[in-house]
Amino acid sequence: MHDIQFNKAHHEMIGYPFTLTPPSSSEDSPQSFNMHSPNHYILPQPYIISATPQYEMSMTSMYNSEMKPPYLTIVEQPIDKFRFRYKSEMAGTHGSLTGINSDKTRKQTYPTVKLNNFFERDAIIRCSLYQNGSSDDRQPHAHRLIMKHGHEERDDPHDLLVTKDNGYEASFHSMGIIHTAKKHIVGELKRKKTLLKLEEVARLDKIKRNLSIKEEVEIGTSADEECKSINLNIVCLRFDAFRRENDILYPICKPIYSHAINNLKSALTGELKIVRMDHSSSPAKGNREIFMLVEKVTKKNIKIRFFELDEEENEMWSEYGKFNDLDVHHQYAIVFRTPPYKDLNIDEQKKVFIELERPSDGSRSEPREFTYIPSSQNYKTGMKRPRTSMYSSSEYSSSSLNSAEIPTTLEALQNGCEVTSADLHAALENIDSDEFRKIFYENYTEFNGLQTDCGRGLSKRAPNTEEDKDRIIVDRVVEEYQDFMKSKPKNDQILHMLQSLFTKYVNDAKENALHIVASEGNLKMLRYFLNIISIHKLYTILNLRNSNMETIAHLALQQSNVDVITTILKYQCDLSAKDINGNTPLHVAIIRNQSNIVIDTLLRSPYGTDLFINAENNDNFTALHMAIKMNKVKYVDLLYKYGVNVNLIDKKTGRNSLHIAIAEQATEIVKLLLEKTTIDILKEDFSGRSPLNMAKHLTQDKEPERIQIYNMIEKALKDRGIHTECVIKEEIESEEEMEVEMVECKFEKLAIDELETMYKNATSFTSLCLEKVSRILDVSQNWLPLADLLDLKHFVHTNMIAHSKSKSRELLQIAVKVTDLWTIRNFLDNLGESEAVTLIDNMVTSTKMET
DNA sequence: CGAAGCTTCCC
DNA sequence: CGGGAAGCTTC
Repeated sequence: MHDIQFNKAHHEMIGYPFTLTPPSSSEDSPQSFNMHSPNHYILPQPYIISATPQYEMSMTSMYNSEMKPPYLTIVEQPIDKFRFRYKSEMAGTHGSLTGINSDKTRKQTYPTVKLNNFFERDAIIRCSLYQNGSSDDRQPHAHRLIMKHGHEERDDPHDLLVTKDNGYEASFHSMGIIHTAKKHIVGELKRKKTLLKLEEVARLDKIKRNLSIKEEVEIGTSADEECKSINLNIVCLRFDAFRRENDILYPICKPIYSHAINNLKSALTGELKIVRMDHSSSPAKGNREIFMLVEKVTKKNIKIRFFELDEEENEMWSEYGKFNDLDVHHQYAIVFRTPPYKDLNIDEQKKVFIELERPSDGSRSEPREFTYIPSSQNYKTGMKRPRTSMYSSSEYSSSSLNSAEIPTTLEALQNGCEVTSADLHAALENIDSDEFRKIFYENYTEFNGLQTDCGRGLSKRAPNTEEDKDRIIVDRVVEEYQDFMKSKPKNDQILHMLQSLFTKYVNDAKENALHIVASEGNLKMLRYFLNIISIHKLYTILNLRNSNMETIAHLALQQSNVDVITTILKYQCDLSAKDINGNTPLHVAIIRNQSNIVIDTLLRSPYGTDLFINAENNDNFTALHMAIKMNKVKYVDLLYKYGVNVNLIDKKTGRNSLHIAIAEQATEIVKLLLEKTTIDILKEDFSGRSPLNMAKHLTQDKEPERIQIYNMIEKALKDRGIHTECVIKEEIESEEEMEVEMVECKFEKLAIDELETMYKNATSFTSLCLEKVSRILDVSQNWLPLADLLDLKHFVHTNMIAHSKSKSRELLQIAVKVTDLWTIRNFLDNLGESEAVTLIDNMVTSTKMET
């Protein structure tokens, strides 16, 4: 079946019609020779831009001038990533080259082409492996495109016969790509070029002949040249259509090429993938260091791209992460710094994406979600803070001190008196220094119009402790409020006064009187303040933040007095408020290990839990994630009862709550998640591992606890009726269980689709089966109509069949070469040869079992 | 010599 | 059968 091909010169001479290659048609197009499925798609009209006289001449004998010339289209492209295997690896059967629309679990497809506008009886469609490129004179590739025919494997080119019956469509099954070793590249190129040259000269001379020395030398030098530039990690398929005359193949039309097929195993063309990150968020100003694990990359050929999409999915912004060659560790990890967001003064979190990009071919990884976080002074607090005090936030320096902002009081100090920057610097470095305190308090009191001798016996001396300072603030608020009320103010004056009291008097941590009593757990004062706020309905004060962005709810949940906590929770605090770490009060409660009653109170919010129960903190953990990491079953149960979403993933690793529970070996939580919730047991994390897979992996140390976890998951899968045959087969290693699976398979009535898939792996008869089927057909004489159906009637009259003892056997042997077993099987079915069909079915399914 | 690339091997 | 990795070679 080795036929010849034309080279560039001939190519130009014939002048092929321009061919259109429409996008590969939809999934429902027929993918193989199948008599029973009609063709649904609409043929594109060829668009002829040139037709040389010679071409016209050769065609007029076949077509009248009205007819359009034939052309090839790709019905199904091959997959674009495939592992090229070395010869030494071909011992077992590995995956075959499937179609781009192939679905692992459902229907397999294969590279398929169609010869259009062709009305003769048959043609030969050839598939061979070529170097990828854009020019019209592409050269054969040094790798081998092999096709499995039973146990033997054949090299390309692969020629299939197409006829009216199969819609002039050829589908190439069971192909693999063998990676030719470096040292054999030249030899392989020469071999292929020689075969093509032989075909070419035969076509020109109309007779086969050997190559001249000159021709051989030319092949040798071009092969030597090419091996220097050949890309061993990218190939493509070339399809030709031929008409056979006197055992010489003549092209019917211009060949077409598939898109590129990349070697999945190579760092140059392999799939880019972010496997894990230690953070999935960054301050808006960027420069956060992130450790990222990736699939194999080349350090000189990789970038980390950040981008943002608007609602219509248009890219609004993009920027690259910062790193150099030395930050790429062994091709599998990158340590980089985040770029600044386009707007440094965002007042809310921004969802963006992060992905890998390979400059050499422009390919990109699947993007992962990433969050930019506003700096705390820009955070939306739900209310505008009145700027009645002497210092306004606009004066805050944007110094390099990030979270530890310069306290407002210090700022005032700097503005209000003569302090050298060196003094200030020293003060900042040693905020506890006595000298600093002295300077601070002298100015502080003066600034706020307070008399140092007022208050509670702190007169004349600077307060020594934080508590002293806090005391002053609380007392001032109480005093000023009471004094003010004596003056019988109007309502709006009171509101203004209160606002002022709770924003003007703050300590180093920007904590107002309410913050102070809440964190102290001073129930009496807390009730007093809350009562005032409640009477005047000034609820915004409840949500004021300190310098850590904490509200009173955050502060309350950090300490242990349950009465304080429940008192605060009775008021309408904003429970979705996030502190500087992105934690909501719920996060804080869980981290601080509050009692179940506290958590329950928190979740029983009259406004519902929607706004905060699933909120993520800056480490991209939800409250549920935290609860699981702390192995608190009770918390998980409570969160579940209040409607938490168990399927939210940790954006750094892609793990859902079950993954996390398994990793923490939190058996009880695993049990709860499996029994009560709709947790996704098969969800794959960024490294492609499902909880099931993860649990299985961890059982290898034979620890009973882990085995128990695995068993629970397995049972849950069965209970849910998920028959993920492939998954389960992978997971189960024990021999007996494997056998059970097999037996079940055998007794199962195979669906026709599944049967067809199995047929694709079988390409020839076993001798036993061939013998039996032949005998049946010899008796029934049905081999004759079979030959008719297969369009092989002409073979019947050849000597080979006419003089054979078993005509059926000869026919079947030819048939299996020009078409496939599945077609033959279906024709036999049509002819009512059920016994023969069963025999072939059994042969195909049992071969499958053996492998 | 170490890192990356190439080939073989293994479950 | 897909994935991982060991053991060579090359730079």
